[in-house]
Amino acid sequence: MAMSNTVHRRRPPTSLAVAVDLVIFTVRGGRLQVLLIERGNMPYRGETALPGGFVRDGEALDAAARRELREETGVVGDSLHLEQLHAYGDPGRDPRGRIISIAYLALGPDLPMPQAGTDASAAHWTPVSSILDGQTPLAFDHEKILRDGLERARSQLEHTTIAAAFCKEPFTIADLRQIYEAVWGAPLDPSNFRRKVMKTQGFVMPIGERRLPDVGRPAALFRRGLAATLTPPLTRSGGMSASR
Amino acid sequence: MAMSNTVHRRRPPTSLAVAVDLVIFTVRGGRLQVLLIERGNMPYRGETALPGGFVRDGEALDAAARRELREETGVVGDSLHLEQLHAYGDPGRDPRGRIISIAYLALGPDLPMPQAGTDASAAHWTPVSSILDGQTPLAFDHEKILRDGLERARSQLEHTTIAAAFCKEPFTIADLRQIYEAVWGAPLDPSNFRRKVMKTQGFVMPIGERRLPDVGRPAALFRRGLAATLTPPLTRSGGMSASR
DNA sequence: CGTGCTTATGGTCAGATTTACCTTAATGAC
DNA sequence: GTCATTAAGGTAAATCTGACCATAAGCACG
Repeated sequence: MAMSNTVHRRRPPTSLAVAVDLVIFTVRGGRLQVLLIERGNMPYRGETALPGGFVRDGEALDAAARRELREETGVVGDSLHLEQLHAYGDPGRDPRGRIISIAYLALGPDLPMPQAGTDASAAHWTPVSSILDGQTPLAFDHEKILRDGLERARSQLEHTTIAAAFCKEPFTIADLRQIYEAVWGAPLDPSNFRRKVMKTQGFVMPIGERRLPDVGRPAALFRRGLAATLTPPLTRSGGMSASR
Repeated sequence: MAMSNTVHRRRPPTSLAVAVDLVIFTVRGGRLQVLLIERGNMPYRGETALPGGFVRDGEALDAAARRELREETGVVGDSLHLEQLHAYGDPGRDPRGRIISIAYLALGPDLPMPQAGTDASAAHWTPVSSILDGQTPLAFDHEKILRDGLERARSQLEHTTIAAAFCKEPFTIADLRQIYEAVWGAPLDPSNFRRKVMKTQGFVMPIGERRLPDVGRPAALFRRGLAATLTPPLTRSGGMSASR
């Protein structure tokens, strides 16, 4: 960390803190939802925000994110996909002072959501669409963070197998397709989708059983495969969308 | 920023600082190179590291990155592509205390490199390969940061038009291809590469002139186009590689 | 039992794209 | 003028995609 030779100062001054904020997505009822909380403390008390909190002394960033995730959702360890999204550090983004927030993106299947031992008042799932169209304003710069997280998730679906992280195992091809449809916000052709998924080695692994639905033919069940990346990618822009 | 109800503390304690580190890539002589400095201060004094420095009071992260970029390379403003890469915050990554570093990735054409008014001792270009094979050890966790930056750059070449950011305007299709070859570390088929670039609307714009090379047929000259993303992507994995 | 409804799964076919080449063009060196 | 060299453009086979159609396998009726 080289410093400028103009000796302004050796350390940043005043109140400085590092926090993590979480964009936790899941798909329920065919819609993409995000976990939001009602803030119990100032500032923005009573308003809606992303879950998060300060990084503790001696705690790694990833560990802080995983801890907050556990505190907010009761989900332990590695059952959720968790990745760093972006760092937000504009001065003035938090009235308490200079707070640098490292945002994380978490993806998981429909969660039990025990509003576990946190004081974060009510945590609840909210459709992402209701934030995008301005019905649900968010505190701080959290709407920007959410939009960045959404764009990351949409992009990741094209190039990686994380869509399977949204699915409770075992799952059907239709379950997986509904993830894409919910996150991308557009219907896909079931037949073409299945072909691309099946042809990608290691995306899903058949377990040899079927699930009886309420109505319709039983569907084969799968588990997540070992592959992490999709080559070729599953493009949202060019085609693949359903016509019916 | 919800806090845990167990009232450990309202603010992180002890020495905490936020820094930016820069992974600045260019291509010279057909090889991918990164800008490194010899550290003039403790810790790791005299060792090789990525350029960077502390974020100042009231300074946005992007602004800090751009300032450091200017201080290290003398490059002003927007002539370089600059994007946030990742935040690194493991406790113990810096012996001075808890230092969170926001890494940025910068890409640019072969730079003038006036070792402008910085005390950062000698800044110099180093082939990325010499770090990857362990010939040039880096201070802190900078080798990890560099590897992450390299992977980001390689991936960005597939999906975006940033390869053009490596080229001094005007440039030829062959110039552009050499960027891909240097960053991906593999030769490409000139004919197929040209076809994909030309077919992607807004990747490059012909300026109607030609450049006379030392040897061979003159090549048409281009400027950067308006498009930012490549659809379809230019895949490194599947095909496109040269056979000769 | 048979008909109809629904969803899963698999197939088809025209068109686009990709890959691995080959051919021609334009220049300087000799 | 011939040769070496690089740019630029073309081509045929293989592959992939997009838009469908057809069949399969269950359930709910009557």
